[in-house]
Amino acid sequence: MENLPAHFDSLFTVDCIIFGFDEGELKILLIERNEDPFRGWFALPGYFVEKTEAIESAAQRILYESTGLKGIYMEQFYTFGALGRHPQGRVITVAYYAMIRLTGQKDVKPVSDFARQAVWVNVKDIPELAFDHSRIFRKGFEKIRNKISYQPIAFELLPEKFTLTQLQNLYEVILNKKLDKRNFRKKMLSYDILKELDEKQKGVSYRAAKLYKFDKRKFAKNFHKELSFTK
Amino acid sequence: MENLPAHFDSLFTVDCIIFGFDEGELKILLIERNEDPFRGWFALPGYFVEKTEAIESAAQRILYESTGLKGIYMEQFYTFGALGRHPQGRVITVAYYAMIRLTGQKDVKPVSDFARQAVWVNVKDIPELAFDHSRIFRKGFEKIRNKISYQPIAFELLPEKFTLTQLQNLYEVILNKKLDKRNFRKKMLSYDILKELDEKQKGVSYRAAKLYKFDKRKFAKNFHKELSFTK
DNA sequence: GTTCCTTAGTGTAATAAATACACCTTATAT
DNA sequence: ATATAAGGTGTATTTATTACACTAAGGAAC
Repeated sequence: MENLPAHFDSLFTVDCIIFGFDEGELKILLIERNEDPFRGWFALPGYFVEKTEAIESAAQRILYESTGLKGIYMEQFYTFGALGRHPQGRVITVAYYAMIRLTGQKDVKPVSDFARQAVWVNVKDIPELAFDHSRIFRKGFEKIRNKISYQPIAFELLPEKFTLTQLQNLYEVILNKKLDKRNFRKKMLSYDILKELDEKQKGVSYRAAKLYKFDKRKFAKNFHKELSFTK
Repeated sequence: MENLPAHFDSLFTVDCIIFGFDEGELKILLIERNEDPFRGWFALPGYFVEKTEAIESAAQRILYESTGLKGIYMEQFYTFGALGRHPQGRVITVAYYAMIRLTGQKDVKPVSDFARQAVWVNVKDIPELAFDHSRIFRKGFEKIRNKISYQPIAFELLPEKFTLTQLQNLYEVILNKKLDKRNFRKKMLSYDILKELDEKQKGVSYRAAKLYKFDKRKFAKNFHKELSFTK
């Protein structure tokens, strides 16, 4: 094992799908590549993992370089290692997603030398991406669509204080379907994971809605994922 | 990219959790290592991925070398790449699971030079494993426990023809809880994914049960995974 | 062939969850 | 004061989940 032949060495990257929710639209962060191959194409933020770096750390580093954000929870969702996925040979990539709170978008400053620019793109308007990134995106999007139905991941995309309508809109955008307002509220409130605030929405030209917070403590106490065959 | 420095090269393995169901017990295949590090310890079947090999192919190869089986569906479930997981430096491993049909166990012949032996071990009796394989096992087991509640993966572990009681036993072993016979049958049959055969169990010293088959065609037509917020 | 043993196989009532559906209220803008 | 736009609310129906116990069938033992 100490003397493993070189043919076992591999090239290794991390790619990230960074979701944000802004003005009612679900978006992801894309970079325009400034390097061959695929110079000028859009791609998911990602880069090579160093030999002495843990995958998780690499993912955090890439998130930081793409958005300026630190300490965001990222979930690994799949590893891609087909032969044809990179024109220069087999490159294995571990894919992560992150959901971030765009507080007016001002704090997110993408920084990357291998990229001409970074842009937020509505998930409905993603162009064809470099390498197999289109496939990676589809798989990641499917994952969160699936996950949102049984885990409270949506809150990470919203401002800390939000209205039930904003929350419902986010669910509708991710699930790509209309939901019934009364049933949505009844169900969401029945989970008992939200804290109702004494505050109301401001700056709207119609009746202001109550604001809510996601309540981690209540969540831990009250939320139990139900599965079939529970008894 | 063509001239990437060597510090981007990494060592890369695939590890497999191979589940089998035998005499009412859920088991996995373990090998006893014959190489340092962890010589003499039990470990998940696994090995290095070649530089020119797709991950999927490597997983298939390792399954073949461990069991003599080909063409079994394997699902990738997580990639482990922490710094301390291997004593000789950072090694990244992509973990897969497979569920195989032990038709009397005769056809499964583990073959591996780096292993002293391969043994089937009840999931309730897994010893401490080499590297972080105990953790990998726990994560994979959790995955199938979760998945069995909404996907028909249990059938892959059973003989082609099985009784409802056998199916229920398998669910009970994986979920680690007793289920109600009437409710289990009602629900399972309501999915309409089984074909009732004209045959009965043989060689039992009590009333023989009807045999069923998993019906792929019915499954495709009738099975719709239900999620919350469907409307 | 009678009895014993073991598992197969079945139905219903009660409870809980999901769905369908429409109107009045409140805040701001004009 | 009026118009506009979203906020906020309840109930009846349907569907799914749960709890629960006895008879039927087949082979084994005598």
